[in-house]
Amino acid sequence: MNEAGVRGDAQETASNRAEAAEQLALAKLFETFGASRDVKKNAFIFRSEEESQEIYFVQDGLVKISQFAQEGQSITLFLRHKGEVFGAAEVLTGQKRQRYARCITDSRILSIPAASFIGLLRQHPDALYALTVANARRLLQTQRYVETLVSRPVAWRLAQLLLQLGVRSGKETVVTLPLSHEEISYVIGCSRQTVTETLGRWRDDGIVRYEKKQVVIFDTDAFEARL
Amino acid sequence: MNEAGVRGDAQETASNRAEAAEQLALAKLFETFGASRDVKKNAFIFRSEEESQEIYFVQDGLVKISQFAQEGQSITLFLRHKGEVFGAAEVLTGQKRQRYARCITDSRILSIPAASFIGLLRQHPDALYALTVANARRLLQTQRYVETLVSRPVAWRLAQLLLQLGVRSGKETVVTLPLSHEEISYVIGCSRQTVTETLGRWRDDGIVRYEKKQVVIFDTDAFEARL
DNA sequence: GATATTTTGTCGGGTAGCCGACTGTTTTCT
DNA sequence: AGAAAACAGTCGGCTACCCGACAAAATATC
Repeated sequence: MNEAGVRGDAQETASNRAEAAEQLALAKLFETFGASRDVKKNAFIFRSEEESQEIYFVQDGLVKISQFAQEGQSITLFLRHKGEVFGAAEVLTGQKRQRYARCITDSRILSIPAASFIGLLRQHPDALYALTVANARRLLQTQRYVETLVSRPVAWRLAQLLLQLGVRSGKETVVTLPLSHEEISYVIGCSRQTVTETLGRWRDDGIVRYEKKQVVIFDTDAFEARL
Repeated sequence: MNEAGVRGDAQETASNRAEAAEQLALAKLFETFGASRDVKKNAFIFRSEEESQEIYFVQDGLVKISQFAQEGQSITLFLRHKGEVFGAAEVLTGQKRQRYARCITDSRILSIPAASFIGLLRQHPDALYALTVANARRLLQTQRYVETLVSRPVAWRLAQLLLQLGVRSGKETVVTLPLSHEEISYVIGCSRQTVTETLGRWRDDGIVRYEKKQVVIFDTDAFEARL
């Protein structure tokens, strides 16, 4: 399983599976209603303030949902991997886009018109129920993320992100980062320099080795224990 | 309208009304299924780690939903006023309680057993839809709150809270705080001292006057403009 | 109405993380 | 392949905010 579970919303590995299952059921339905298209890296799927006319489903690739904050600063609320839905919240509430969605990598995106989406939910109470559960899960995740922002230091949040993104093999965990330090800083809520510096310190301390986009945690258990 | 909209989740005044309407529709249904009871100030309605066997509706009073963070520290995710539902997320996802709910003031709470709640949603697609929309709204609110935590200083967050809690009359805004400084610090994510000090500075600067639990913002427009 | 408990006010010291700046390295683009 | 852009590394100064600690005021308790 590749799309382990990167999300601004902290932990989750057990319930990822549950969410994936729920969304898979939805996906089947969506495919009959939507149109697929390829979207290039860095392209926007929707922008803040636009009308919310579609919802989306990641068929392949990686998408971030972010907000502009003060002065060009950005905050990434979560990442959406292959098999996940995004953009539904504003459609349901009938608001304009509050956030923007942008591709991290080249992606294949299925889009479903808002009317079809709502009609579909109205006609398939099971789909509606699945969506409600998925949203409840996301709400709890986001709330847990609030907790980490307030009470955990940057190093902890970064560690958590690496562990989620990484694939464990034996003692080691290998993380192939699709994100630059700057992107990471948006996800964990800090400055770019702090990401670079924290990673650098770990390397100097012999906890981690890395070059290019590949980070390897030497002793995963020890790493987790240190948190 | 008194229960304007205090929530850990930042702003919202326009869409509060919409949410209130949605929840009112739900409330009617709930009343036929649930049992009412009086709960004293500071009493817990549910605690972290408990099984999620009921959902709740605030008939009167004020309830906070919080999480324990590191070392006895607490974080209040949001406040629930008269007419609002809480505790549904964990019931929907079938998880244990992630957070705890505690009364800020003496309150009257309607509780609906999980099974009834889910059965009700299954039988009334309209109710399910209303809940989904309400949850989507809350998700967006919480995400906006994340943004403020990362990018706005404590003073801004405190100001925001006061404005939400307050009742405006002319230039002034009168805020009758049901919360101690410590409780406020949990809501806006900072230390108790910082709340006291910020409020004190505003008073010294002649922006605000207060005694006991009553805070008065002299010139609301100027106050908002300063943010 | 006296006592205990909670809340508020205030102070100083400590620090995590921000911010600007600049350099070198990678990646992208044509 | 070479130029331009994006990214990573590093440094020093700065400050918002935390954390104890303690006294005074307010509130709750009996």
